[in-house]
Amino acid sequence: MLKQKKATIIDVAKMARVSVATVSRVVNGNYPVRQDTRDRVQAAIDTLHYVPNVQARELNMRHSTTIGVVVPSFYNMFFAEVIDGIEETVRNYNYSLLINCAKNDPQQEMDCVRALVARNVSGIIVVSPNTAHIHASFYTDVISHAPIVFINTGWQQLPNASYVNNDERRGSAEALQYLMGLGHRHILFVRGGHSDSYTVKEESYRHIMSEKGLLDEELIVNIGEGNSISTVDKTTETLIPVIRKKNPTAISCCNDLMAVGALNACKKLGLRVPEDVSIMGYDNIALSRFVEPKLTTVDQNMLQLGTDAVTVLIDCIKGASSRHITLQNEIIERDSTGPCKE
Amino acid sequence: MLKQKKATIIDVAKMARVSVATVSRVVNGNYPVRQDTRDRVQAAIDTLHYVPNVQARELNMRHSTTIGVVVPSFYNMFFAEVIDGIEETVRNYNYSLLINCAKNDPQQEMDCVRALVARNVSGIIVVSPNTAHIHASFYTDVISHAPIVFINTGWQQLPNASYVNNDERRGSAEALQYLMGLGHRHILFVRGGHSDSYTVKEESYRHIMSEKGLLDEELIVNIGEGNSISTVDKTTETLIPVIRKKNPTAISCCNDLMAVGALNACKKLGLRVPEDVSIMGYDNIALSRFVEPKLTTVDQNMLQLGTDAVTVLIDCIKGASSRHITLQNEIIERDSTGPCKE
DNA sequence: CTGTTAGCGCGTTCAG
DNA sequence: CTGAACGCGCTAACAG
Repeated sequence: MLKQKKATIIDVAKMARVSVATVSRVVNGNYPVRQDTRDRVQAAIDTLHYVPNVQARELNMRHSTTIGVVVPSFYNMFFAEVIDGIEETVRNYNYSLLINCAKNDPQQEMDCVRALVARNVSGIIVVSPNTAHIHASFYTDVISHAPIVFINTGWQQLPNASYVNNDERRGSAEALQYLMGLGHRHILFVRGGHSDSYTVKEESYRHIMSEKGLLDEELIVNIGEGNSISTVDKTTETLIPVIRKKNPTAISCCNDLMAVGALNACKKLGLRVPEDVSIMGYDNIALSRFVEPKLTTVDQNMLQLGTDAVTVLIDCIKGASSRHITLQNEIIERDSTGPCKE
Repeated sequence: MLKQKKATIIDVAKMARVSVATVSRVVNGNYPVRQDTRDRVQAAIDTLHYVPNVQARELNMRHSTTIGVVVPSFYNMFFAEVIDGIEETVRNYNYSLLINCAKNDPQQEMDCVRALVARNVSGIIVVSPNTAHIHASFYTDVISHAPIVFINTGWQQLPNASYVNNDERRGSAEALQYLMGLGHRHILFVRGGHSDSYTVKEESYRHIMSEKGLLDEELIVNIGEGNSISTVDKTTETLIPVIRKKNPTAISCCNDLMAVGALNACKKLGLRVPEDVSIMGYDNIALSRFVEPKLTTVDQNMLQLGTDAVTVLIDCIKGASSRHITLQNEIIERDSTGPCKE
């Protein structure tokens, strides 16, 4: 580690025989500088390998150029795809990206956000937050420090916060109606533990099913943590006895991980998909196309979720007021669903 | 956005009727402060919602407490799992995590690293770098600015750089020998485009196959980008004609994405796995357990890759000299491989 | 135990 | 077009 101490603007100024102000000007290109002095400065910069000190600049400018993101987990490709959209857009705006993982834990979610605030990020994006388990005052306080946009929240609407949501209430309703259109009546609903989005979907399911007098509490199953590395296997395990007992003709899942779990459960029980039971996912992550049969699912357009969130956030950073965007979800018909044979 | 301007250490000092130094001391808890003045300061901090300015602190301390990570893609869970290990460890050390995605592009990989250096990160981790397509002088220059650790590089050994690698040469050799032990001789080798690791594995394959007089150039197929969202489908497409023509009894793949692609190709061709053809993956990402049959694969212990990298990096940041860690890969026997019937 | 003060590296007035 | 000087918010001597 022959770590050469970094050249500062002063070193460059000395070598180029100009003032620091001039160096600053050529670095930022925001004021006129005569060509030959500019060349001299540039030469000094090159030979010194000068790199401006971001901390100093940001301290001076009273704002940072990094935005912070909190995701609940890395184990669902859903988040990977959202992050992908975020990362690309953030880079295009010349901001940097600070990432924290809340590990599906409300407490840690707050810690992550606090760390971001302490870092002086110029904006924050929280993906699938746990607002149900976090006191609203926490986020209203955060909002007074930095603009914030929530991706895929449930119902909560904090003043001055931005939201980029999928219309999951409608999307899940359409998914259910799609199954019903296929003739299914005995439909299992599979949800996970902590996340607003599961609750929204469950409400939607309850509403429709009870409207048709089809509601049966035993048809609603919570498989616990919905975004962990073991979600698929856990779902398989949990569902096997339920399927055996209730004999559903279709299974509607809150995300694709659970749907793959359901798929594997059916295989273990010797049930054919979609001949014996139809399975519906949600998200349309890559995995839904990798399994056999490929999953019918509801597309959440993850990439756009990410890019829209960043766009809105940067606008807010520049002074715009908060905004709400709602994307429509579209059913992607593939091979895991079919007509009810009963 | 009624963005209240943030309280500074001076505001707190005034309100608590003490000097800024005292405030600093209670914030950092590094020097004795009398209990009652400490309480007064804490009260002021609370009512003012004071949050220390990281830029100022870091400028003063002449170092940042963030580390930067560059990954080639988000579309292979391999990276998600490595990042997971990194994120958790980084947080435990009270550092923050800056993430950049190189999109499998050497040029962009360099841009990402440069951005990190400009941000003054205290250390850099590059996952699966493209050293084959990047001039060594680029990274040697970076190393003079910040300690760096490479995860899963191929052969290159830059002075003063740290490496956390899997012994992929040996792992892939063992995988091949495992297949041979099952009686297979006619083994397809599937690799991707740009990545040192594919090349290492190909060398290993060539070495063993030619040793036994089994080498056939047509048995080596490059499916292009190996970590993109379309890797699975691309592999399926590419492999179908090859399998039809060469009739391999086993397929050894450079990663699990490709293995799933191979699996789907076999299904489309009406070949049973593992009865008609055995398939071997590499990585042991979650996906390998989601598909049916579950993939036999080689575990790369992604989580440990991440945690080890951070541990080494933080040591280097604290002044230790560079280190090389090599993890052994273990074959995970599952259901996609079986004895050769021919 | 506590206060005073000198920078950290940079952008930005304000004079020339 | 260029330079001198100030201050961003904080930590670390140093002096009490």
